[in-house]
Amino acid sequence: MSNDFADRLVAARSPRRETKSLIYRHALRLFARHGYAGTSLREIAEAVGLEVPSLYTHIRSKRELLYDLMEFGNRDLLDRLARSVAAVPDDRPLDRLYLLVRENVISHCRHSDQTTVVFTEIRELSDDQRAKIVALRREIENLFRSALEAAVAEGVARPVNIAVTVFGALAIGRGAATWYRENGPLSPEEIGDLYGEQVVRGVLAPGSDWSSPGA
Amino acid sequence: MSNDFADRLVAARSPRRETKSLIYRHALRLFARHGYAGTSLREIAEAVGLEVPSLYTHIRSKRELLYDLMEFGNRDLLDRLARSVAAVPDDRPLDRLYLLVRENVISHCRHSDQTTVVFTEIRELSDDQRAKIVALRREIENLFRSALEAAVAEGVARPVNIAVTVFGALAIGRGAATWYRENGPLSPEEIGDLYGEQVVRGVLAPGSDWSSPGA
DNA sequence: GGTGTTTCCTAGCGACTGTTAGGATGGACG
DNA sequence: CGTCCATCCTAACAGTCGCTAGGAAACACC
Repeated sequence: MSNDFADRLVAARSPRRETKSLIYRHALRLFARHGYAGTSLREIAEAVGLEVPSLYTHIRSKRELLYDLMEFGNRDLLDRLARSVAAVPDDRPLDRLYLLVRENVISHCRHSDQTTVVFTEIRELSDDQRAKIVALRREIENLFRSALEAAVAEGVARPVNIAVTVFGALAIGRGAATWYRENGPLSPEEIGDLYGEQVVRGVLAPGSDWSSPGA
Repeated sequence: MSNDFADRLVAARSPRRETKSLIYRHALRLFARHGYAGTSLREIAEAVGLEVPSLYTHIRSKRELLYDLMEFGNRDLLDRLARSVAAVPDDRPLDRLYLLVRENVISHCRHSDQTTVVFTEIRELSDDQRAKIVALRREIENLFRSALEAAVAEGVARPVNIAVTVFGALAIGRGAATWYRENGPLSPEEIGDLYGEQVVRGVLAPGSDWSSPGA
């Protein structure tokens, strides 16, 4: 298949350098939908419009392909989160927490394939690969951790368990990726607002007041 | 293997009826650890101490085995949740919500293999099987939904989006299953208390006060 | 126009997949 | 003691897996 004249022509016409990104895009979608173990290179190749061995011009192995996707996905999320709080002054830790939860939810909704794979398929990596991904996850967690720690230190948040609370806040975003639909009643921003406010109110110190920063 | 005299003897001595539950137990553990697609019947058979075809005396197919595990897991969780709020009077919806979140977290920690499989492998089921599992999930969600709706109706909770809030509360428990360790610093009950309080405070109406019911 | 490099192909490898066929063994029951 | 049924076995099926070898076509560059 994909061997007749028309296909060869199209393949020849189209810019060669896009093949790799096509592979990555389709692999991400298929891994998210059927899992890493449940997706064969044959399915990826067919989606891209290649024969299986041609994939090896662009990837080193199926597992390395997964790793690349996971590394990119985590870096992408980390960047977005860091950017979302870059402009917030240090003395407003609850605003930082709010914006982190919000951006995390939005990112998970907008790039649900990416984050589904990132969170589901860690077990498929080698020990070395997994260690690198875990390190990236730590950086993401630390953004939340430092915001919450500052809020507790300033007395605007109750003295909650930092790690457990951060894990909860992250889990909410991950969960959103599983049920969010593009044509649903709520936008990612609305969902992000909602969860951001609930997480902050969940840790808010009695007597403190807080209202969400205008987007 | 498992064919020498000693093994045969042990197999003969041990009560036959336990084989099926052994298969289920090992399958659950392996599915949780390596995923459904990533676990072969050979691995299950080896863990149980059988040859592969012998599994078919007890299961109809690999997929039916998964379905049975998922159905049991969801019913089990549903029962525990329903039991945890059975004694709570109708006029205390926030207590119900608190106890549901708490019990959900505890169950996910205590039976993390069960809930990992239940939430990860839905995509592997046939349409018919999936429909039945989704119906069970709806029942679980409805427990949370009705508690939260009552709290909003009574004015003790803010008028939050019910569905989104419930999904968030459930996601927290699911997340806990991924990082909870039996020999960690916190017990499932402590984690459940912590998340239960945060969820309730997250939706608490301004001016209302609430404190967690003594366990 | 010839040359080297990139990209894709066909053919095929050994290993593994879930599943079935058909037979041996052992305990329960008459 | 003989019969039946549940349980387990060996052998083997067709199909799929990730991956490699080796060659053709198309491009970039001189």
